[in-house]
Amino acid sequence: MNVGQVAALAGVTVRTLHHYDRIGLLRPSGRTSAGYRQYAPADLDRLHQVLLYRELGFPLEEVATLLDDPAADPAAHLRRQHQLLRDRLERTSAMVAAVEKEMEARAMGISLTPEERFEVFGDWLPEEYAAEAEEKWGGTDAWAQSQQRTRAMTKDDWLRVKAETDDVEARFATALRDGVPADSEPAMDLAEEHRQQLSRNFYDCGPEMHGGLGRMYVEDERFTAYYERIAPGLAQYVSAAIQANAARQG
Amino acid sequence: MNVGQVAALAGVTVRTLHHYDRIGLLRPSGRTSAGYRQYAPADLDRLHQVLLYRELGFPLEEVATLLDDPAADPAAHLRRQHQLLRDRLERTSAMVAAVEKEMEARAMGISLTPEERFEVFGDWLPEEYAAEAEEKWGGTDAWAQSQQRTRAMTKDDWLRVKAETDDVEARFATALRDGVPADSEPAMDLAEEHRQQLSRNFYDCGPEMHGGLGRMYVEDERFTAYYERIAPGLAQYVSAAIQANAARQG
DNA sequence: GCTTGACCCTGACGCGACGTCAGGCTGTTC
DNA sequence: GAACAGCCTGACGTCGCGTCAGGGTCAAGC
Repeated sequence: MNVGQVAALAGVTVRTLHHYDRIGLLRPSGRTSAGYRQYAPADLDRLHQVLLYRELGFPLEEVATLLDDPAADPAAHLRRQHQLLRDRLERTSAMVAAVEKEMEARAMGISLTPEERFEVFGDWLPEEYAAEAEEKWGGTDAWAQSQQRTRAMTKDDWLRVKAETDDVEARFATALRDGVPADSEPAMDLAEEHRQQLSRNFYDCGPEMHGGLGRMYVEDERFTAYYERIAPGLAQYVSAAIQANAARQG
Repeated sequence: MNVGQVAALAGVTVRTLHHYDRIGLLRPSGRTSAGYRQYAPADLDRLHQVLLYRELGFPLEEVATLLDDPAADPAAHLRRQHQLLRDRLERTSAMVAAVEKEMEARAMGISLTPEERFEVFGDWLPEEYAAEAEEKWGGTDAWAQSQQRTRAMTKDDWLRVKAETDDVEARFATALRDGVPADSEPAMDLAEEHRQQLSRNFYDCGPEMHGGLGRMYVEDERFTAYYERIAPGLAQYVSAAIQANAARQG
């Protein structure tokens, strides 16, 4: 099998294979008399490993030492790759969650702290700078302005959306006052309306994601505060209704 | 806020911020009289966006055009980032699944085709090369050799593991023959034993992942064949027992 | 047997996104 | 006022290839 075919199979360029040959990361196990590189099955195995580790962010030199380590059998590589991939999965979910939180915060007109936003970019160094930043900008209206600036619907759109939101929230509050159980059908219907409203106006929000948001309403004090200001106990109530609705759909 | 603080907060180096300044991707909104870069809250917002898009693999120049596009409000960025992150999540899960499949294949002494292995590296170009490769190596013993070579437990270990595996499989076959329902307790216990055996000898296999493997036993013909050779109907039976066991644990 | 066109080779230079000094100013602290 | 951490601007280095340039190879068709 020669370069072009291997390249097509593995989804890399010929140049990449040349490169790997030159740096000794993956030398084809043979050459034709004309000097054409000939790749054997074992070479493909190795290429596969190389691409996996590369995808996982290892520099090529390190990939070489990993793969040339005689103490590491293939099973060890698989285990390591498995672990690394799961780490990555976790990190990506965290980032997804962060973006969803940000979207939800925008929808509710809450603004997150910069620490929170950067939190997801690994290796988080705590306190220290947090305190400092709070001090510098915490109470000022810089945040308020920045928030204004970033809110870029037309004013009419925004007012319409705001009215919709207020409406559902008010009906939630009424239901709570009238003692309608959070897991009753009317409450779940309200939750469903809330979810569809989000989906229409902000971002696509499936029941599962909605459930995550619901949890956040009781776990993050700023979101809690938002609802508690409307009516005491409302955060808990809305969250419960959302959970019930999500369960109903699952 | 000056470079060092921003760098620490965002988890990047000062040099990176210098770079972003020079290429015009992120210019601090002010300078002190001494020439020190001064970053404002809005700059942090932008930095956050930059890092997200960078993480998602965009070249910096493209990030700049994305962020400077006056038609794209912040919500649009969030939606796009959300979508991209979800894509990535999906891709990573696919890779995790591929690695798990490979591990399981090894455990059973089956070897996957190179096409399958590379499949997960996106933008898959079909047929064409698949056929070609089959033709070249399909029936030869090159694969068998490569498989031998890569199997690097000590022989004793391997024999012990093989005996364990055979034992559970035989007991599954007996249960099937005796008409023990796949969702009965003894069958589920066997499934659990199977799971724990995998975890001990090969890789950490939680109930959920085990369920995925079970499905593969009936969906992938080579895995099916492996069990059918032991006893007809065994693939289906084992798969069902695994599902039942997974459900019992969840 | 000869041309054509796809494929292969080896340099060699270029590039993106920084890392890493070097040489020098700033600003706080004791 | 001296020390030391932190900031500045060049400028060169590195990694993982992309992209020509200049030239050999090979299967197909005439």
